[in-house]
Amino acid sequence: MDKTSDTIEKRRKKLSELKDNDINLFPNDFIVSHTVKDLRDAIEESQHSIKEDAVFIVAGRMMAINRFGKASFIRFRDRTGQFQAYIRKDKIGDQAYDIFKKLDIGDFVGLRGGVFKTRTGEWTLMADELKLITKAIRPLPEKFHGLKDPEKRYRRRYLDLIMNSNVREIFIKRSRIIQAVRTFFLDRDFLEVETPMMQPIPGGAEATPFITHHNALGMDLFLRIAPELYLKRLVVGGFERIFEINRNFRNEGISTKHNPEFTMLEFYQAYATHNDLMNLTEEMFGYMAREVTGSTEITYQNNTIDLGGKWNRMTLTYALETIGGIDPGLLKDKEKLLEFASSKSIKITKTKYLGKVISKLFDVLVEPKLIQPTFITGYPVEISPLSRKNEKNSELTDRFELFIAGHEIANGFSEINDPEDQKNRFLQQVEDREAGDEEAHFMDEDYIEALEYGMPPAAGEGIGIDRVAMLLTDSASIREVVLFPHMKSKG
RNA sequence: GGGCCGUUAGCUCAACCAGGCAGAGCACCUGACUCUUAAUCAGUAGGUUGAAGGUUCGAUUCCUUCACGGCCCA
Repeated sequence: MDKTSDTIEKRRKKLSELKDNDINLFPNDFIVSHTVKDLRDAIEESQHSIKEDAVFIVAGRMMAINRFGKASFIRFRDRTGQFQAYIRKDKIGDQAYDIFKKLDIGDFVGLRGGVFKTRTGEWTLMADELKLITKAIRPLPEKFHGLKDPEKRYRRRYLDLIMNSNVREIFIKRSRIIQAVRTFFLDRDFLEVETPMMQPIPGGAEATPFITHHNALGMDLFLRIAPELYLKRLVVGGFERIFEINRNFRNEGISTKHNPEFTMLEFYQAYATHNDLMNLTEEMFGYMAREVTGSTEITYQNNTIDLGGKWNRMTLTYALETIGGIDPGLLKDKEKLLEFASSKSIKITKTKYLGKVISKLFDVLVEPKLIQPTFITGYPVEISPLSRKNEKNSELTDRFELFIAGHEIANGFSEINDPEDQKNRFLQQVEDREAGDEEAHFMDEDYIEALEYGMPPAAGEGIGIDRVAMLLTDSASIREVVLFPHMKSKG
């Protein structure tokens, strides 16, 4: 039995009393004719002249009960909203009222009746029939303070959703964000596709994968860290505009910005460049923000952020000089940069690449300061193993990252379609891995083979949907926008 | 991985600093009440104080270890 509790024991006793009187505690034959929203709309349409003899059949969870002996007010809620009902013994009958007296906050009831206006002016359902639809055994959290403890909110998200309307709003907005993304791409002739979650070679990103095992094939597989290499195979296959919205899995720490599984939007467009994608991204965010919040100006953690129009674009080195405050003379010299870093007590893992040092300094000195949407371009080739080299400067790539509110939101680039170039980049990564870089990319011969059949020039981009959801719901932690964030099991 | 903070009734929180019968509101239970809306009134009940150990005559309180969580840093 449950270690709790008096309250639950009393509920169970009440349940068995109802059962003894042949009351079905969990019937499934109640037919609903209207939602709360339908009710409100009907009142509105009648211009508030609706009568008590109209008939609505509604159902929902009772969120509050005010009992007055032979009559009671209840508030009940369905998916469209909350409404009040008036339950009178002389209307629903002695027997039904006796059952009603045994019901609790949290139970589901079905109600039939017309509507009237109370003395205080609130439209209210006058029930002529009340039926128990589902009995709750456990009591809901307290009605005024709700459920606050973050651990309880995440572990029992259903209670969080019942009690906290702002939490419901967040997940409704999250759904709308994804809906807006779909509409945006479908309107532009993109095809939505799904590629493997389980991959024999985890590719497309620098990250540690989760390993799983397929029994029948007798082989280990990796949960994908990115869909990238499969999506580009589809570009080879002739799908010139594609997008995928799906989960990626990365076996790394959990923080306010990281959940081990997270939702990624990736899209690819043939005959486009990274510049085209920056333009497209501006359009998309403007559209999303308007669809979800009604405006392109949003507030995030007390910052006003304007997602409309054109955004700042600057190179990585320019950002490091002007925002990071690094002397331009240092940026070509790894040793001097490392000295500079340690003088600022920024720890950098040992690396042979100047690009990695620059990237780390950027993360610490620049990223948190990029509040308004900003595209950073000109990423070094050694930290961009899938990006096309710049035609004029082969040290750099045609790549950008997008930062908003101090978060990395997107990463995009013109794609490598020269199989030899790609192969050499992979070989370099393999060398790095052998030298101890556990996050370096693996060689993917099968992908090289696909490129050898010819991939049209293309550009692709990934956008972290959870980060976007945080932004548009003003959430400080990724756990606030993931329905069931990962938690450790309790002892 | 490190630092700080938290874990007490179904829920939200007191009591801890300075050790001495563990408390309140809501929810629950009993009773009254046919226009309430954080309803009201009267009464009752509800606790392995996250776990284990230590100090003490006595530990929710002090100490140690562990578990889980939050924030910050890496």
